[in-house]
Amino acid sequence: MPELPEVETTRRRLRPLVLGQTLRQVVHHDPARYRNTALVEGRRVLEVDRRGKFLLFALEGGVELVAHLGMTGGFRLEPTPHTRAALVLEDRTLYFHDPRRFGRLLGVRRGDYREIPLLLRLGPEPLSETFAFPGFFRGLKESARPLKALLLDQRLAAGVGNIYADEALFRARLSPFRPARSLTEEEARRLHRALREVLAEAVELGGSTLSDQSYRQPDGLPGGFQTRHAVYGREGLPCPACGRPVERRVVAGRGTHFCPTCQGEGP
DNA sequence: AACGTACCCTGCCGGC
DNA sequence: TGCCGGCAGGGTACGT
Repeated sequence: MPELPEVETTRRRLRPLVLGQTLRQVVHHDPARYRNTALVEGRRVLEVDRRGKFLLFALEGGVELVAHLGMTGGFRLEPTPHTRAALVLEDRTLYFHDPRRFGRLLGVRRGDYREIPLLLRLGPEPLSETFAFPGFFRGLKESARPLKALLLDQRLAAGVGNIYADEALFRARLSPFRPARSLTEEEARRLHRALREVLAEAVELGGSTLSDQSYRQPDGLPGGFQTRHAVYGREGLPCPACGRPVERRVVAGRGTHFCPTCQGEGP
């Protein structure tokens, strides 16, 4: 599923292809999912940004196209059987592929995110300097929730989803069930570092393409980080550190993969 | 505040 | 072989 590394990879690939071009038209037949898109038509693309899992196309005239890829959304350079919308530019068209239709597009005036409350309450970008340890540690200390739930919440760090939460917890050797406030400063530092490392490595490798193939880079190439997964999607397979089987349990309503030996048992 | 549950949606999987 | 129920999970909404 598209999380920070997949959205960032998409941003990096799309940016040189769309910068300076006029977005002639946003074609779709689903005004409930793709809202207010007429606002951004006929304007040149000035920048492609990212906040958490949101992709932000800044256009001239002070408007912005906000895209969230949901679980299976992605921009492609060629149409697919699951193309749900198309961004028609001058020398190319971007196809919004989204089999399960959880993705959204929304035209807004620049920075006016009142219709996207999640975007307004996003925490710091984990790969930027704004992701400072003191604030992260304070956030952990304020919550009794399981670490997994807190990592998915987007307020402690923006853009972490199910894959990278599990991978970061494994790398930090912390149980997903641990109450956040029970972490020592040393443990919190491990988690802070693990998040940054896992996300940065995944961005370098173009994100994770799972066996369902739902995420692909815009040119159709798969990402490369899936082969580095230590626990995610590896239930029953040997932990790369100790060799004992990886377990899967539901935490915070999400499938959660961990090594009971290396990270500690559940509650 | 935070948890549980239902919902959105479709492809895929296992069971029969 | 083929049908079918259940599941996965980004997020939101609602009840407790």
